[in-house]
Amino acid sequence: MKKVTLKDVARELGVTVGTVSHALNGRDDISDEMKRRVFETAEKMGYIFNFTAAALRSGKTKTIAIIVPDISNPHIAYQIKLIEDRLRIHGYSAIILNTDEDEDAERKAIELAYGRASDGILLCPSQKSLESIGLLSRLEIPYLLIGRYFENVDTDFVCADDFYGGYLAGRYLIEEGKKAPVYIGAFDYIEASEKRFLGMKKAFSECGIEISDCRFLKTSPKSNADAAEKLTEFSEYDSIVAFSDILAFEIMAHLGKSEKKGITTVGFDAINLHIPLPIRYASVGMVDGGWAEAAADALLEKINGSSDRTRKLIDVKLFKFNH
Amino acid sequence: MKKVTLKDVARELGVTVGTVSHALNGRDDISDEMKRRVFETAEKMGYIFNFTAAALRSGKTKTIAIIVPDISNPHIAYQIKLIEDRLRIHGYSAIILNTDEDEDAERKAIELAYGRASDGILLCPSQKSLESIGLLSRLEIPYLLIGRYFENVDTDFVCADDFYGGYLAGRYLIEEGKKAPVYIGAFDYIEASEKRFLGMKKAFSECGIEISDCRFLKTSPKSNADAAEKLTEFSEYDSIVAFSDILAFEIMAHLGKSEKKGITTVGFDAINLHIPLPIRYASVGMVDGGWAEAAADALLEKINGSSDRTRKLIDVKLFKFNH
DNA sequence: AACAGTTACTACATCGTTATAGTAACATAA
DNA sequence: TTATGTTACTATAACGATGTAGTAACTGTT
Repeated sequence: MKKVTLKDVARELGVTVGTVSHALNGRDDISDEMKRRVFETAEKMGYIFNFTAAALRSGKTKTIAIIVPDISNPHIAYQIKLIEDRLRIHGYSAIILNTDEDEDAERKAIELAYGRASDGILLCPSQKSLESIGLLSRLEIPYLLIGRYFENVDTDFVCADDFYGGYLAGRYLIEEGKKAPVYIGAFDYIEASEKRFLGMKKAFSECGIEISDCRFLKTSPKSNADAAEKLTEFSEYDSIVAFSDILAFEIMAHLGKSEKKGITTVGFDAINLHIPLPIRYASVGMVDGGWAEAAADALLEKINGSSDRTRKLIDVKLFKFNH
Repeated sequence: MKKVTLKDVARELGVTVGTVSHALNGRDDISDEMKRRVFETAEKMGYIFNFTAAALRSGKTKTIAIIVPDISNPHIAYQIKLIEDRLRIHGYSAIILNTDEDEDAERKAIELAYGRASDGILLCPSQKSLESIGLLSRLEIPYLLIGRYFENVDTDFVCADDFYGGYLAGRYLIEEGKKAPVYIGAFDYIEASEKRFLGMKKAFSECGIEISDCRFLKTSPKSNADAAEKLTEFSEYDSIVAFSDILAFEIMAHLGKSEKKGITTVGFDAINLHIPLPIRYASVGMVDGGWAEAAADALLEKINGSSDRTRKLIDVKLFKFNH
């Protein structure tokens, strides 16, 4: 079937393309009768709007790009879903681009999003890459960081309150009577990871327990399980704080039977997988759907011309399982 | 910063836009020297390729659309990631569109993908909607169904071997000495669900045990947990086969402490979440990364003009946890 | 009757590429 | 020497929408 364009519809009706375009866009210098006929004929002929052409001409796409390091992370996938739902309400749709934590892929994703004329970008930055943010500012496209941010970089973001989250994790362990936690973070430098550790440290410090920095373990670039190896060589610990639920699960799975009794594990994200966990487990997660809605709303406001700063920390709480 | 276009680069170099375009596209009627100068100048001036314009003109986008019912399902999310990896190798990127199992959203997604001139579509159809397939055929855009298909509809697909998967689940339960399984499928009619049930039925039938259709339970549209409710009223069962891992987990979580001892549960998808499962659990999943690569390859072949039929069932096997 | 105002269109340049046809300059061959 | 290729470009018409300026046909006012 040949592609049906405005031109075809116009010819069929004996009017100009402009009239058809204006009618479909609901402009008020077109009579109701003509609008009715245009809609009817377009529908009948199987006309499908060509975004590409419209975007080229108008520079607007009603589409935003969501760039994430790992779409297969359930926490991220769920947030994306919520963002999409929110965007849909405002007549926008989303394209999702996966970077695999690769800086080069991230740059390409940004250029793709820009070249495809998405109206704005939500970027969950991979690791410590600041270059992307520089690129985004230079391109002068509305954007917002989601999920991760950089304390010392003047850029807008919506993110979980990592420091307070770490603090909550610490408070919880203290309530459980723990005195010797080990923190396991990602192999690369991630500010969120540092902040969570510092928050936890503060909670213990308030109770007179100083946590040494040597209790901050890192996974290896190769495998998260490697951190579990280090842990087994680490005799003095009664609790584990892991950077994410996924990491916590991997660590627990790896420790398996050799796990010492009485170890309490806390993770982050509070991913809801309805999974029957075998042990007592706690996770620090965001309240009310996390940053998804706030991110969508803030970006749409930027797109519509707002120049307000958005540097928002989403409140977190501790979720307990099997308690 | 003003948008840098081919025209700007051309003016800077004192050549025509055509020359710049051809140089960047590596056409061989441009001298190596000119190519070098073009690349250098484009880079220096911060030129970013405008997909929108190129797509409008050429009708090709080097982009394919992946339309899925639920991106927050880990199994789907993981397959998407694998597809993307595969596409990247061939210079394609993906846009992902979520339909929330809604037929209307699915139609819109298809029109968006078509109007945006994606070169092809991978559709994981939501429930029983055949309309979408009709639309796709009419649009004459290369496409492939992924993950779900319809026995009686002449359309290409790449999908898990559901019948054999169900058979494997049945064989496993028989080996475990089970005689009274209950199957739990999705509330709506899904052929994959029926096939899995039939496969299981056959395995038992081969051992002289006929499974009545009343052992095919369905979740309610509202909640998966409702199926668990029905289950508690169902006294005669020694094993559960659930349509998916997620469903199995929800059922198990809901049954919780009230769970009868000795119940064996089998699910589908074999999602790998590195989660320390509390019980013996088995899941039927695809081998070697599932349908992701096959789907990407088959679609790219179609895009490049192949008219081969692709109706491929991916081999499945049983994965055992805590055995 | 002449003028302004409104209504409902038409006409057309434009967005940034790509693709095709055209051409000038130079080399090669009979 | 003239025809024939080859090389490396130029020139220009698309692609399918949008948006602005222009206009013909009315209506209403004085």
